[in-house]
Amino acid sequence: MEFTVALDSPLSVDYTLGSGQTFRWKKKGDAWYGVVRGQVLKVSQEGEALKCSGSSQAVDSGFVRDYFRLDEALDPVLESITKDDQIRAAVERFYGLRIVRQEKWECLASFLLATNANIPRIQQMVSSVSMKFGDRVEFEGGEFFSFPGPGRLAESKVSELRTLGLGYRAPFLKHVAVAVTAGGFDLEAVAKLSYEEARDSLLTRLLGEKTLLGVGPKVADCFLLYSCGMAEAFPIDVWVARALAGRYPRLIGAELRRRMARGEAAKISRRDYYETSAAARKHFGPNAGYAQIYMYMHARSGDEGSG
DNA sequence: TAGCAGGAAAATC
DNA sequence: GATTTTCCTGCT
Repeated sequence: MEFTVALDSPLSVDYTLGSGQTFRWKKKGDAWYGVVRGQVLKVSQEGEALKCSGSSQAVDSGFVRDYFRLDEALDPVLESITKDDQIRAAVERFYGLRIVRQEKWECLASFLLATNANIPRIQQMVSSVSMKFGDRVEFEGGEFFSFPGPGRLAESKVSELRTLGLGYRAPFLKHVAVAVTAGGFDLEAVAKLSYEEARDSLLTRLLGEKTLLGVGPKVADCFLLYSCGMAEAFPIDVWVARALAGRYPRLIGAELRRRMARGEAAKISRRDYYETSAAARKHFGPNAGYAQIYMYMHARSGDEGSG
């Protein structure tokens, strides 16, 4: 059943679903197909309206509005981060890009898999895991697969995960799946903490002898920003680091700035990461995460600029 | 705390 | 076709 969602706040589906915050959407013609909460969702944008359909009754306008956070006005958020001409250019160029409300477990697992990989590869890994362990969902005569719950992956064998091309990430995924399933690490509870408490919990809480393996500050920030609604989280990947180095040298720690100025690869130490992301949160404010994703898109789109 | 390995695929040369 | 890079983290 097809239905229409009228937009009362700006949204660009293309920018949003093409921004690298999710890994499960594909565009065919002018329609995007994705799997959200175990259901297939098809969306195509026609100006101020979204034409939608889904694989079950559960997919309705409330479902779509929730996923795209249409209950939150975008303009005030963008105004709040537009502190200078650099970010203004990115905001104008990708106006309508929103941060969606991802499922927590899928988001954490996806960004755990994202280390040392590019977007096509991440999409492939997430897709392989879904095809192997997720549930099959039919839609428009095609087959889709849900992202498997942590319980399903907790019962998997690391060797099985390795056959999916996950490499060294395989044991990390299994470890975190076990922690979330039976190890007492409650993602819903973490989402209710303050940003600092939540990040601290993700990075330092011991589960037996270890913390969550494969979850460092970058993965934690992505999880908190993209699935927990913590808009102040400011994940720093290589693209954002480069953009900051070129346009916001003041926000980068002196030593990192020196290394990057020498043209060395953007190897960000944990200390660099904390310093820089704290400075970025201070500069851009409580919606710094939006600044981050606009900056990321701008940098990846090849318009680096010289600042 | 700095340096390095890690697995594989995409970009780039 | 070979090399470098890739939305990083864990271990020593």
